[in-house]
Amino acid sequence: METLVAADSFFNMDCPETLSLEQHYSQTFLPSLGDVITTPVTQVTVSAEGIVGAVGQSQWQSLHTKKPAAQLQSKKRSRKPRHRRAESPTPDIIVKKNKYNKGGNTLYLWQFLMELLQDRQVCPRYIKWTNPHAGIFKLVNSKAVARLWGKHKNKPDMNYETMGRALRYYYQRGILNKVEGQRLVYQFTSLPKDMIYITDGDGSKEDEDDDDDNSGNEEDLSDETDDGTIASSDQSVEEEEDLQPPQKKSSSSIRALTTHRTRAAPRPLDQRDALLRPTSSSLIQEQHLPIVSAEMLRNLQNLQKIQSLQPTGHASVFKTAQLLGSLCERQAAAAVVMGSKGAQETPGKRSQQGQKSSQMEPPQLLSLISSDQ
DNA sequence: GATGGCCTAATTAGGACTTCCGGTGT
DNA sequence: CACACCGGAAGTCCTAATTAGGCCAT
Repeated sequence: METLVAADSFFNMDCPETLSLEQHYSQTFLPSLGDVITTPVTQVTVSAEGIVGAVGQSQWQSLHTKKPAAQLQSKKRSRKPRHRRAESPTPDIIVKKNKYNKGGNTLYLWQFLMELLQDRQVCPRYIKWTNPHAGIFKLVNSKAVARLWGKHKNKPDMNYETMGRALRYYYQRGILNKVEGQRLVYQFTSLPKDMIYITDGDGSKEDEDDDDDNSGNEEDLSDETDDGTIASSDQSVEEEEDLQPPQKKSSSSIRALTTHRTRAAPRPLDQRDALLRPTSSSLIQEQHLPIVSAEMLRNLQNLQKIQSLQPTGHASVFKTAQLLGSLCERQAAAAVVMGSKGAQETPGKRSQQGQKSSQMEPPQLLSLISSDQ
């Protein structure tokens, strides 16, 4: 009532000092226009904790230690001491364990770039490593990368100018460095040790400094796309969102560096994609857990309840239940096999299979999910 | 009626950009 | 001239933490 009365009196008064009054009332009684109109939209997403998250310091290697992460001193508003919100999980920060991507769909720009660098559809087409050992990469098609980023952030006006500003903020935070004298070339200060490197060519060339072949690459891009324009990058955006199996690029090869994870034989593409997309497009989030809550998830982990579910009515829940049931069974079977082989596990670790699925190691869980599709 | 626990919506603080800009270098 | 690049400043968006208030049981 106070607000209404104040608003009413404000809008009806004929005061020569309207400005000061407006300021006064806007600060004391009147909500802002945005407050009135804006309807809070709550998106409930269920993420399997730990699947994405377990990125501890040990899984990162620093590529560049000359600059400590500058502390971004903030800000004017201070009221009372509160717990600080978790910052972007930069590789140098220790306390970031299990904070990776906390909060659902948040994907930071540097994470986005890392994903692109592990995505055959865009690497080396639009972004590529120029020196994977040093974490140096190049935005081969800066406009396309910016548009992909804008698409991800739902910012249709995103361009390289804007994205570049965000990249430059990473200098201060010690996440990125600029490679002097080379346009569109940046360097990650740290990389996850399980990074997968997609390089163009046969692998004999990627370590060379091929930054001068920009025009050549652009022409190659034009050859590979419909018309070599940004429109073709849009097509790529759609392809990426559809998560279709990546088109095989004959000139591409994937290899792990000797200093990083080694892999005897490359994983199947779909499985690798499951591992490489642990964030917003994570398979378990988008395809298997569309509407269930965490509480429901816990309940569903009881196999009796899972088996008693019927597909009618709640198809997606039923699907999730089936998935969880399958996971539990597979894990139980695996435990039996491991046990028979004298596995290294401590006794009783797998004693409660029905309640363990949520604690499964991320790669294991994801690979099971992937193969379950 | 007082109390405490639970739940939910609103508020607040702060991180991560986004937008704009003026400027420099290639 | 176009483009990449730089960094300041202000704004937006989103999320986590906190607070306030309602409901219910005891």
